[in-house]
Amino acid sequence: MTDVKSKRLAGPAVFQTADRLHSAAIHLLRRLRWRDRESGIGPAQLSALSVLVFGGPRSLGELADAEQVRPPTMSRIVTSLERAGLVRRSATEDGRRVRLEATARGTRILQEGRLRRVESLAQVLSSLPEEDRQRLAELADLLELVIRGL
Amino acid sequence: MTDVKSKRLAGPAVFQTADRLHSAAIHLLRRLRWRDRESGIGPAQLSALSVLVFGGPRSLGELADAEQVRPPTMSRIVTSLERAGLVRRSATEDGRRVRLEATARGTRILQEGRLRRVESLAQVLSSLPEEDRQRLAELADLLELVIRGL
DNA sequence: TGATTTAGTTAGCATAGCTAACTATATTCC
DNA sequence: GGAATATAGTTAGCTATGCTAACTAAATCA
Repeated sequence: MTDVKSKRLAGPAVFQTADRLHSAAIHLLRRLRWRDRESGIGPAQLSALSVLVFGGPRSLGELADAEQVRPPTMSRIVTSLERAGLVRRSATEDGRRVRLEATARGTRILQEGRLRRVESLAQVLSSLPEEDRQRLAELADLLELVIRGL
Repeated sequence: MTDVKSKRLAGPAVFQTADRLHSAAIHLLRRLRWRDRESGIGPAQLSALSVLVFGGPRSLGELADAEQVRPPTMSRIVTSLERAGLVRRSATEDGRRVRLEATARGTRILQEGRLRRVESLAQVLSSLPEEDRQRLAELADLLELVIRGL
């Protein structure tokens, strides 16, 4: 691949691995993107909704942090979700904060959308030998660890 | 649509792995995104430019296919790249087609940007034990295989 | 109480995705 | 040869997502 000469801390092998992981992430998401459109809900909305569905209710700022976006960005995403009836905003004791919670409809829509979204990926995985699937599962752990370290 | 299901649908374990890989890809790119901004060139432009730099000149349609986007989207991306002096449009024998080629400046900018982009990832990788780095390299192999299957 | 901090929103800008509709060139077919 | 069709790109216009700056409202601190 790219023989970018790196005279940095990271050696060439490490840099190449990083580059390949990065490239794989880009192309993986690009291939899955068309599936997103079927749900009629954008990827950022879907991702934010999944945090609320699987992680429980939280404030806007917390959700923005979880999604690694700025508050204004999340504010607009939540507005769209709310208009679509997938998320509910409610007041908290702290009058500045809002409590965001997925509605029943939001939960259902998410699960359907999420299913569709990773369906093609799961199908490819199914075609792999059990050994490879096992390894991918383990490596997903490792990758999550790496991401937390970023 | 793809009505493949040969034996059975993906089991829960496979589905969960697919979901986690998908989620990891999203968050990986999100974390690396701030690095993109330093180059002053958007991710789609960077990615398209990399195809031209590492894959050589090609037509707009071919580039759109490679990047999995529609021609109008690629047309606009190329316009931005051209305005920035990173890509050159030239005529071909077929008067309908354009030949797209990275300029010297485009090549340089890409390499610098790419380096910066994966630098933080490479740094995290550097801090891991050699065994884990080895496993992540395997993961990149597997992911590339999976992506080809998508 | 008044100043500061914190949470969220609004406004405005840019990138990037799409479809529909258009132009220009090539190809096909009578 | 010339009309009809097909192909390559562009333009226009919409939506979704990112950002920063500037604002409002509420809580906290001195």
